[in-house]
Amino acid sequence: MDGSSFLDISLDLNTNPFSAKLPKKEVSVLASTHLKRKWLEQDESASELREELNRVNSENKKLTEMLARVCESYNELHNHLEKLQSRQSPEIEQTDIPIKKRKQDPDEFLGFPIGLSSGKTENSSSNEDHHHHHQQHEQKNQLLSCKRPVTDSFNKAKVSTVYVPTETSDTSLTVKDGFQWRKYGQKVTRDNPSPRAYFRCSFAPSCPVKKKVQRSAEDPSLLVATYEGTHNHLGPNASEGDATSQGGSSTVTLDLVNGCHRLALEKNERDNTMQEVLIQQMASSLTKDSKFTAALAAAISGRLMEQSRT
DNA sequence: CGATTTTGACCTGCGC
DNA sequence: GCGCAGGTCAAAATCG
Repeated sequence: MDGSSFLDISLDLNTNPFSAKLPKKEVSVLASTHLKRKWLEQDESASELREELNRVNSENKKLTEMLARVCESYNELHNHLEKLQSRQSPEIEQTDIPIKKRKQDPDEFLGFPIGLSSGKTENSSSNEDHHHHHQQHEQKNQLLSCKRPVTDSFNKAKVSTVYVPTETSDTSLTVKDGFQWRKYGQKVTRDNPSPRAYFRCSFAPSCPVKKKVQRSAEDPSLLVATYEGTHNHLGPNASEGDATSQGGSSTVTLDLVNGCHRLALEKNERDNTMQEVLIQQMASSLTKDSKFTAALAAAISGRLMEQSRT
C-alpha cells in the first residue's frame, strides 16, 4: 500500500483563514481625530494578526514537511518489510486466509509479520525442530484458536493483530483504539507469564467484534492486541448513522488508529496485519505529539467550517 | 445503583 | 477416554 494514498499530505491546514479578508489600506478621508485613532488601533491589531498568521503559516509548512517525511519513511519501511517477507517465506504468498482451527498448519499462518514467532532459532535436530514447531504452533493458536461452535459468519471474521508500545509497568492491558470494550475474561496462558485479557465490543451482542490483549512474551514493552471481526457500527465518538455525515459538528476527534484500521481491513489478511502494525506505530507516535494533533484538529475543523460555509 | 471488572468454574476442541 | 489449554460464563466485587 502506498502510504500517501491514505494520508493526504497536501492537507491545507487552513491556519490562515483571514488572509483574504484583511482590509486593504484604502485611505479614506476621516473627518474626526477620533476616527483616526480608531483606525490606527485597528491597523496595529491587523499587523499583529498578520505576524501571528505568518508564524502559524511557517509552522504549517514545517508540519507538512514532517508529515511528508513520515510518509516517506513509512513507504521505505513497508517496501523493506515486503522484500524481507518475500525472501523468507515465499510459500506464504500462495496461501489463502487461514481458517481458525487448531490443526492449521503453522506455516500457513500469516498474521505475524514481526517478532512473535521468530524469537527462537531454527535447529536441525528433528526432535527440537518438532518442539520448535510445536511452540510456534501453540503461540499462534494462542491468538487464533476459537473453540466455540462457530457460525459461518464468525468463521469468516477478520483477524488482525496490532502491536502497541506501552510502559512495562502498565499492567492494565488496555489498548486505546477509539472503541469501547468490555472485559469478559482474563487468563494466564502457558507460554507467556503475563495474562491475556478478553474484551468484547460494548455494542455487543449487535457488534460481534472481540479482542484479546496480552503483553508480548518476547518484548514486554509491546502489547499484542488481536481483533476478531469487524465493527458494524461507528466508533463511540462518531455521529450515529452515516459515517460520512459531518453534521456541522465543530468537535473533531482524532481517531487515526480507527480510521487506518478500517482502511487496512479492506486488504487481504497478511497485508492487513502488516499494515496495521506499521500504521499503529505511526499513529501512536503521531498522536503523542500534541502539536501535531492540535494542528491536525485545527486543519480538519477549518475544512469542516469551510465546507459548511460553501 | 447501574456499569464494569475480577476471577474461579465450566465448556470445548485437540492430541495422545 | 483422559488430560491439557484456550475461551467463555456468571456471581461477586468494585467503581463512578
